[in-house]
Amino acid sequence: MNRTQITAGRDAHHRPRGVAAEELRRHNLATLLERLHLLGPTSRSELTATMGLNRSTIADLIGELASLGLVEEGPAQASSGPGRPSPTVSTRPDGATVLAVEFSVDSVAVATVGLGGHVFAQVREPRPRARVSPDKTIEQVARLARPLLESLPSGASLTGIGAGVAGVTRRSDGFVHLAPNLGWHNVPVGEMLSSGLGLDQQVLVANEADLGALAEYRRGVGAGVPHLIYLSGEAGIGAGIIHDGKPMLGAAGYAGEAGHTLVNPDGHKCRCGAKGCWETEAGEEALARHAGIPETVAGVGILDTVMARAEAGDETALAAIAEVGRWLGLGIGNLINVFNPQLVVLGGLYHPLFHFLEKAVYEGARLASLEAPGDVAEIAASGLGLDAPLMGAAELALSEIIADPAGRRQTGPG
Amino acid sequence: MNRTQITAGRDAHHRPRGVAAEELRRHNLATLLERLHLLGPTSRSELTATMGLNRSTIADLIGELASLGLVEEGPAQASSGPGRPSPTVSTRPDGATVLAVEFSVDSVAVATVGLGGHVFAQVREPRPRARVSPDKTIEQVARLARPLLESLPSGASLTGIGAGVAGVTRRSDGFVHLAPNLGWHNVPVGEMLSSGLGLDQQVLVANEADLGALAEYRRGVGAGVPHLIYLSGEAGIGAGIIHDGKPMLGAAGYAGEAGHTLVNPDGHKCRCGAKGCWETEAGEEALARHAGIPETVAGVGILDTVMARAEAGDETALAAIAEVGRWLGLGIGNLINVFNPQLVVLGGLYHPLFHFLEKAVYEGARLASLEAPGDVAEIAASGLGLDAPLMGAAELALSEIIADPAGRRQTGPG
DNA sequence: CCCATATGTTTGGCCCCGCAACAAATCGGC
DNA sequence: GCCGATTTGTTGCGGGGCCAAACATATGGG
Repeated sequence: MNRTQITAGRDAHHRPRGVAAEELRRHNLATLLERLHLLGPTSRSELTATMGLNRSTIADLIGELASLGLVEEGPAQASSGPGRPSPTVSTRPDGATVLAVEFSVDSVAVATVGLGGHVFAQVREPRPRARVSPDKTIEQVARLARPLLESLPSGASLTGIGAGVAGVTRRSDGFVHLAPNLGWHNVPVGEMLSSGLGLDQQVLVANEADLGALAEYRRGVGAGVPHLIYLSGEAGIGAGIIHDGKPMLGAAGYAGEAGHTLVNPDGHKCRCGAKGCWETEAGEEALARHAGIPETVAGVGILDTVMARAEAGDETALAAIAEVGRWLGLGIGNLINVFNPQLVVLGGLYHPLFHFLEKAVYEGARLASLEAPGDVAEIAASGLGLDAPLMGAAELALSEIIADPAGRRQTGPG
Repeated sequence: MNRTQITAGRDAHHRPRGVAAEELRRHNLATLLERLHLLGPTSRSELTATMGLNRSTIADLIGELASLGLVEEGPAQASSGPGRPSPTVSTRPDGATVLAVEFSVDSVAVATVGLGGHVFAQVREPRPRARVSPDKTIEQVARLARPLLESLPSGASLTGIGAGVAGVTRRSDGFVHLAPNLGWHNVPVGEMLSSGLGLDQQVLVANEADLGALAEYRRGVGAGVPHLIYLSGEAGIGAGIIHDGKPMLGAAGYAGEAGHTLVNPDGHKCRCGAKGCWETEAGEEALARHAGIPETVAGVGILDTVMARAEAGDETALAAIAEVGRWLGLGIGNLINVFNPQLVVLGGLYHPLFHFLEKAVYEGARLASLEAPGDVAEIAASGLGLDAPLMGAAELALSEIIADPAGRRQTGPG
């Protein structure tokens, strides 16, 4: 109830400022580069048409991006009519390359990704669900990252580092407030990672579900769908929200902590202390419970066990998945009512289960939402699967250069 | 599951376009005018400092707004130091005036409001809860509006009309999809209102809760708080969401339909067909139920009856309010988890009840949210009370001129 | 009364974009 | 194979919009 604290950031702090001409140039460079990054190679004439700017302006913008080493022009595509052919403009993956890191519940992963979404290399390694200290985990990541960084093409410049963590994260400085499923509490992941890697760059740290949403919006099933929700089912449930093409983070970046929303006041006790949290009814634990897998064995193998039984036609397993799906759907229906998304993407745990879950999820969602959810929103399996958060971390790191291509003072490699 | 329909608006349609120089000017004019509109009279030097633009640019912008009749310069305030005094710039309410209309469950209201939030005049009239046809209601509104419009100062130009409806509304054309508590279904309120008023202008129609949120964000308890949720309790519950200073509307404008989110799978039957909807547990109906007021009598008098009893110290009434408050709090906790707002504003029904509700609401919210909600978000009574949606309708209509001050070709009155 | 200070005002210049004329590259028809 | 039509890259010019600096103006203090 500390009013002055909560309402800090009112008024002048938040109000938009005026904008000068240089800001306009930055905006246009960023918009152009973002298009190329997301939509791939495009002819100059097409860029002129879709960006709504003059030919000469587009030429000038491309020239600047090219001199920064971020894009290059190639031969025109097979011509489709009369007129002078228009050269194809493409992003250069080595013009801006980032390191992406993911701290997930059951694994850690590292990738080097360049502009345009080109993945140079990628590694994933299991991680014991038992509590492992942040230091040890960072060491593991650094060990994985080293060869990837060394094998980058000689011209490539590392412009950023992005990391996803299965926990509540403060974006401004990469401080992980709470990651129950990693056993971490108040860990400055950003700082630790940058020093652990021996790199002097700031690390952008974000929540795994938020990054999954970003990745699916940019390159997954939700490519270009401006209103979507990504649900990450690991040990718990997290939601990442894209609203009107932008990540919805909330006041402190904690938005989307949907796992502990109440869906069943008479439900099971959750480890958060409350009863009937969504993830208690629709999470991994519930799956184990309904499938009759003893909770003590709960851990890495639950999903594989249930999947194997379901594929073998085991009725109990199928019923367990359906029950989880129903509760999952109920929660999704609530989210649909509140966010009115076009698409709900199921990732993590739910990705492999999707085939078995789908029907029950739609049924559950129908119970909770005003209209048949199929009329309002589609529910789909993740397009990037396990790697969605990792790719999201890459996109997060790349966003910096895209937002201000000329920001770094550099005339490009060669 | 009509994929192509749902994902329409992908790609090029939604991607931002390039921006030319004139757009920059529009942006700066809009930013300046918005500041004045929200923060009131400000000295030129202060504008220069806070907008981050050059003195000469500010002077030029103010000159343009003045020649449009939207602002005027007055004498400097009592000087606070050496140096040449800086004139005070103020909005001119007669420079842009709008008509605001509210179609609420128990009343209709009309107001004339000018730039800067000046209310020229305002009327509210009860409306029987019994089903009244849209035509009759529009007639009622037109009858109320006529004298208000005639009594505007001679120079005032009516630049817009805004309307709030307690129902699901499509913004683009003011079509009311469903307003259960008005008994309306598929009503083109926008068109009907503009012809009913005999005015040729387009009417901006929006959901009541969305407008309440806008009003509280601009001029109420949430002034300048960029992340807030407004809860409108009338017959049902609706939520209006401001995220990062902008209304959050969802893909089709249906976001915030929180009344029918599921909070109690074993709860009471809701008129929507489902069981345990939030508004069934925390709405007006629940209040009547718990207070022992027969449902058949349910209607206009519930709130007054319960309030009177509570103020007299009636234990049953107080307990009923507390029970409603608890369920209200549970739902609020869910919203806090999902949106991470700084502030939750209680309007409509909950505004007069706030004093009696507050404690139970906090307790309920604590049950459902990860951390003590007081640490993350404040819960407060509406600052504008009953009139919040009406004022929101005015702000909505005024937003048009603010967003593009030079848009209408006019050199100003005199 | 004069100076320091802050701010309005004016002028010139720069950045960025659009426009129009010209050049280049391709297609199709003869 | 040449020539016109078509489309698009290129170049030079001009205008809109903002900034910086010099100058003018209004106030407070010694």
